[in-house]
Amino acid sequence: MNAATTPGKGAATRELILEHAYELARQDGLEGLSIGALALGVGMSKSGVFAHFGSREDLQLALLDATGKRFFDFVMAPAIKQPRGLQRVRTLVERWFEWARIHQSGCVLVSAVAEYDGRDDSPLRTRVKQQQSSWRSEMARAIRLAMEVGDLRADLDPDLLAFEIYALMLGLHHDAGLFGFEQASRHAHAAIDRLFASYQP
Amino acid sequence: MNAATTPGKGAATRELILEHAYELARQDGLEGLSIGALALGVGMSKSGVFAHFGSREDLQLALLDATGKRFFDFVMAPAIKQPRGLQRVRTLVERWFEWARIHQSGCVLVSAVAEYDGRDDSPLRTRVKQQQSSWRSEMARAIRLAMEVGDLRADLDPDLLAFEIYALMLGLHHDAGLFGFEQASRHAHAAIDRLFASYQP
DNA sequence: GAATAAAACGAACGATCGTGCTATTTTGCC
DNA sequence: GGCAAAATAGCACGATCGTTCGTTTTATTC
Repeated sequence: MNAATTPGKGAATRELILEHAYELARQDGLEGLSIGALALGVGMSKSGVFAHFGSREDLQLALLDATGKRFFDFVMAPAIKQPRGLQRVRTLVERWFEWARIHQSGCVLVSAVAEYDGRDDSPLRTRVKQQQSSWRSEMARAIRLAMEVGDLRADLDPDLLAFEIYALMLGLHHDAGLFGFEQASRHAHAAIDRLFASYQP
Repeated sequence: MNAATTPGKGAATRELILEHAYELARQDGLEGLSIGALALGVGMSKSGVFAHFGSREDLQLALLDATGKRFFDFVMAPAIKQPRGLQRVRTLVERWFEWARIHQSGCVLVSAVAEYDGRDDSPLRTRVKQQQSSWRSEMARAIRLAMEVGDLRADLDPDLLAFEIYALMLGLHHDAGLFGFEQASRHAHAAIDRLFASYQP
């Protein structure tokens, strides 16, 4: 409607493209994502899809951003609605479990870390690094609040606990993909419970 | 020498090819490994390299096997030389740390799990599954021995502890690739110590 | 409805992919 | 040193890759 707000209606198809790209990247990762296959999926021409991003790398970056936002909305947003403390941290973990359950056939973010953990810097790697760093900070913040409230021991290292949780969720993702979600979830849940118990004040 | 033992001296070049393939796959994963780039690396023709394996998939399988064996020799072999008990488990973990330090710019096995955690079965996925399953069994076995000796609590779940260790090592690999080995190693070491402490008899 | 801008198409490009064929070279054995 | 066999090279194929360009269709604005 407004000229200053929406530049055009083609932004909707951009969303559609990213939606399909998300499904493709879940199976073959960001590096396995090809514009030809993507165009076939959305029922457009290759050049039509390409024009929306200008380059494959920009498409990958856009998809990475969209996925990061999706993950944040799915996991962190519900947690923030909880009162600060252990309950918020537990909600965060619980939503993460749900995310892993839905994405047991492959998560774009998890594979992205593995794909760009090399030494040489690329725009993709930089973005992945930013995302992971920011997410770890969010976790550490929630943990710190739980310490202040008194739900967790005051002498713990928030970054360490954030690492421990993150590692267990990585284990969940990997085991879910290989051995099925049920078994992986049992192990991860037990490990998480043991972890929180060990940090009780 | 013997006709029955060595089929030919070309098996040496096969090793050479796998050696170069290993370095390439460390950066781009098994799916990113291309025969053209590999041939360029070893100074051979594409078809010359190709003839050694018959197909790209067989090359990937061979590389996966070779890497698995390499990992086992590097991590498990020194651990077996230790007396059964916690010391053996700790040695195993310690060697794993060393493996992660060397491979902080990318580990073929870690990325292979992420690459083939999809739903549809492929020979690659099957092999990765076998490898990971077998490795987890080895870990659980070492843990069980430590329980029998009395170094670990008798009521723990060996598969769970194996999962917890595996998850922490995954976290180590991922953090080392993104944030550097030093920080990742500190966190992982602290987490491992806390973990073992929690299972003390 | 005409004028204008945005969006999508279609064809082609050079490059690389994995793979099959047929020579040619190299190796091991007598 | 000649001979058979293994190893490698060379060439070509169809397919797909990301990308460019000019045209055509669709949407927006007056």
